[in-house]
Amino acid sequence: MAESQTRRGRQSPEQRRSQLIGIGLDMLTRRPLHQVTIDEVAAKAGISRSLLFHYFPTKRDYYAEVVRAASRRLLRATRAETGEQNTVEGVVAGYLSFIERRHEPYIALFRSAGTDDWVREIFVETRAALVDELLTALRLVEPTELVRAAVGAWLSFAEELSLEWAQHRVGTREEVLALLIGALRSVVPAEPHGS
Amino acid sequence: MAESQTRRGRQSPEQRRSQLIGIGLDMLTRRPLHQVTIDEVAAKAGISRSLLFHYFPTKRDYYAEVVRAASRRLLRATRAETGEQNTVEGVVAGYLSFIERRHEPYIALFRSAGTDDWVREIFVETRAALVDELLTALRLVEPTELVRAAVGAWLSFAEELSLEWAQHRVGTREEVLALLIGALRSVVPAEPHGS
DNA sequence: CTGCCTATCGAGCAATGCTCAATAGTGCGG
DNA sequence: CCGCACTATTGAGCATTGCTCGATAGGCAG
Repeated sequence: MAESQTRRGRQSPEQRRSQLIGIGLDMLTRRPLHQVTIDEVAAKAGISRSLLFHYFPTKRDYYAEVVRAASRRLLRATRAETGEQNTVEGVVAGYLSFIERRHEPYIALFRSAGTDDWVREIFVETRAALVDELLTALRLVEPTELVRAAVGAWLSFAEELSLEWAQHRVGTREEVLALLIGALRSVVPAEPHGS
Repeated sequence: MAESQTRRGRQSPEQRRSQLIGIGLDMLTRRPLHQVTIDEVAAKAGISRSLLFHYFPTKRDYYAEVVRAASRRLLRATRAETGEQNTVEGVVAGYLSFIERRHEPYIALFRSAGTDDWVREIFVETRAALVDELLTALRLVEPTELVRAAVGAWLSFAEELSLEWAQHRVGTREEVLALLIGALRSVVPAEPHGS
């Protein structure tokens, strides 16, 4: 497994970079980022510490790129899941099944959010993108700042409840879905009628 | 300021411990815990690194006690704020004004939640206690697991929205309060009538 | 084949968590 | 008042880890 990531000999910068980021993504799902050492990553890649610093000026920059990559993956996956739906029910159901299937990387990503400001930043960017998806799916154009904030906060609610459900299966899927949709409806202004 | 924490000479273990934890609490409000070094704390206390390890077997243990202390403070403060009220409106309003006044330590505490499992643990304990307060204030005895989970998730929602409001003042206080209460109502079963 | 470009390495530095044996206040029995 | 035990306190030192820098070596252009 460590070997599968290892390719000996001189390589092109792009290969190396993506290999290193790939390793980072892998580690990210196993434990909080800040307790992953450069030595470990280098060892898994079969290179020396120094080389990693040749590609990423600092540990932070490396982590930042890894987290960014994880965030992109996440957004793509959510979009794939909820892409066809554009009713509230569809989007929320998509979100829930997404978390049901992928709650581990999701947890991993958001667990690493608290660590430092530079991660936090990527984290809020990601959430902002998710909020946008939700808002357009809800056909709420030009929402007030308060509505944006409320939807962002609802996302916290949804994350927490969905993860709890995915991990401990408290309640039925339908009940959870009803709670999620009910909360969202109580928080955003009613959608405009008609198409 | 560093001097105010400094007391020279031999001291009783209890004094030292509480002094050190006090310093930790102070640091906690300034930046994420995991980037506070033992050297720094020791310097502020006017003692050597070694002594800190005499009182706390490991850095983690020290941090854990600091976070626990912060958590206790937080719970006491919330209780003080919402103590008299026992309507939904009263509790939620109390919670909101609490965060309005004390959002910095609150942020500090929860920002350090993502770092490691041992902090996470204290964090969930604290949240569980808050959920209990809410449930009794809501006069919901013997809630189902799902209701507990939902209230816990609502707390995430409330945290996020209240902090956003406290920091950027998006919307009026009444609007935010209405959102909070509306969401909570939509999430828990109706309270029993009568007194 | 020669020489340049650069991917790659190894040695070494500084910060930091942590250990351990030694030191120095403090209070108690005489 | 003296000395002794107890322990708060220290300083030196070790291992890990993020990071630097000069040296090496593999591959491509000419």
